[in-house]
Amino acid sequence: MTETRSLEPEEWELWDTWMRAQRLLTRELERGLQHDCDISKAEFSVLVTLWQAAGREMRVGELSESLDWDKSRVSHQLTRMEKRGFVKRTQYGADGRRAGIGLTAEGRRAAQSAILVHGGNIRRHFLDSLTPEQASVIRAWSVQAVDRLEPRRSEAAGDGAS
Amino acid sequence: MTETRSLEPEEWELWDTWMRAQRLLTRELERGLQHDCDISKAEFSVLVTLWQAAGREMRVGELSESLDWDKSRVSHQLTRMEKRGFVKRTQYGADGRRAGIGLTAEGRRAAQSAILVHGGNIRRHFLDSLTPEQASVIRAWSVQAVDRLEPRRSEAAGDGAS
DNA sequence: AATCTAGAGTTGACGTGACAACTCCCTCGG
DNA sequence: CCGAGGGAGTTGTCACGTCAACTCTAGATT
Repeated sequence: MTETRSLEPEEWELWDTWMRAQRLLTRELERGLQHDCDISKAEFSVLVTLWQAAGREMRVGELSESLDWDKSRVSHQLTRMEKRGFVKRTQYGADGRRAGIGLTAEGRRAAQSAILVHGGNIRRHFLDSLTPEQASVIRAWSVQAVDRLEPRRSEAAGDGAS
Repeated sequence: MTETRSLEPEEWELWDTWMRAQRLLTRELERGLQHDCDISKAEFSVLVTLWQAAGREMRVGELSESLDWDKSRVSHQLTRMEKRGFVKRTQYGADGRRAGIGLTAEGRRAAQSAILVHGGNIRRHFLDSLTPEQASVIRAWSVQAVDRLEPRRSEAAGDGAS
C-alpha cells in the first residue's frame, strides 16, 4: 500500500493528454453537429442506426443492443426525439403494446444530411490528422480494447472489410 | 459538395471502433471509480486538481482554466461537492465575495485514496494494454491533436514533466 | 384457469454538461 | 460623484446518461 506509487508522472501525462485529446475532438465534432445540423451526438447515433435499418422498424431492444446503450437511455432519447418529430413509436403486434421505432420523413431528411456533414467533419478533424502508421496502430489498439472490454459481440462485429 | 461521399466503410469502421473503445474504457474506469471510491469522474477531476494545489486555495476561474471546463460547470460541480462535504467555498478578500475553493478533510481523504485506486485502474485497463510502440504513437497523436484543437495553453501546459 | 415469473419498455430521480442570463463589485471616463 | 463597462461567480434551463423501481404482457408452472 505505502508504495503503490499510483502512476509515474510520465504515465499520468500520457493518460491526461490522451483524455484531453479525445475530449477536445469529441467536443469539436459535437459542436459541429449542433451548429451545422442542429442535432446532438446522441440524436445522430439514433438517426444513423435507424437509417441503416433502411426503413425497417426496429425494437427498443435492438437499438439498445446495436448502440450499446442502456435500454432506459434509449427510451428517454426516443421520447425526446419523438417530441422533436424525428422518430415515431408504432404498435408492433395487432393487440400488444410492443413498440416499433421508425424514422419520420423529417428524421430521414436529418439523418441523410447529418451523415454527409458529420462524415466530412470526422474526416477533417480525425482521419486527415492521422498518418497511415498512426491509423493502423490506433485501429489495432481499438480492436484489441473493444475485444477485451466487450464480452459479447466477440464475433460478428460487423466490420466486414479487412 | 454533390459527391462528398462522406466516409468509406473502412474509415467509418475505424472511427466507430475507436469511439467504441474509448467509450468502453471510460465507462469501465468510471464504474471502477464509483464502485471502489464512491466518487464520480467529475468529482475525481476536481479533487485531483485541488489536491495538486497542495492546500492552497484555488479560485473558480483557476479551476475552470486548469480543467478546461466552462465556469458554470465548475460552479455547479462545486455546489454538488459542497453538499457532499468534499470542498468548501471560503471568502477571499476581507470584504468582497470572491470565493476561494479548498478541500475539506474528507475531500483530502477521498482524493488521496482515489488517486491511488484510480491510478491502478488506469494502469490495468489502459497502460498495461499498450505496447511501447502503441504508447508512443498514441502519445504523439494526442499531443498533436491537443495542439491543434486547443488554441491557448500552447506552452506552459502545467503538467510539470517534459 | 390462477398465478408466477421473465422479458420488454417506461418512468422518476439525480448527477453531468452546455449555454445564456443574471448579480455583484470594481474600475474607468465623464 | 455617477454611470458605463467588464470580470468573476452564480443561477436557470434544458439535453444527456445511469440506476433503480415500476408496468404490462406472455409464456411457464401447477
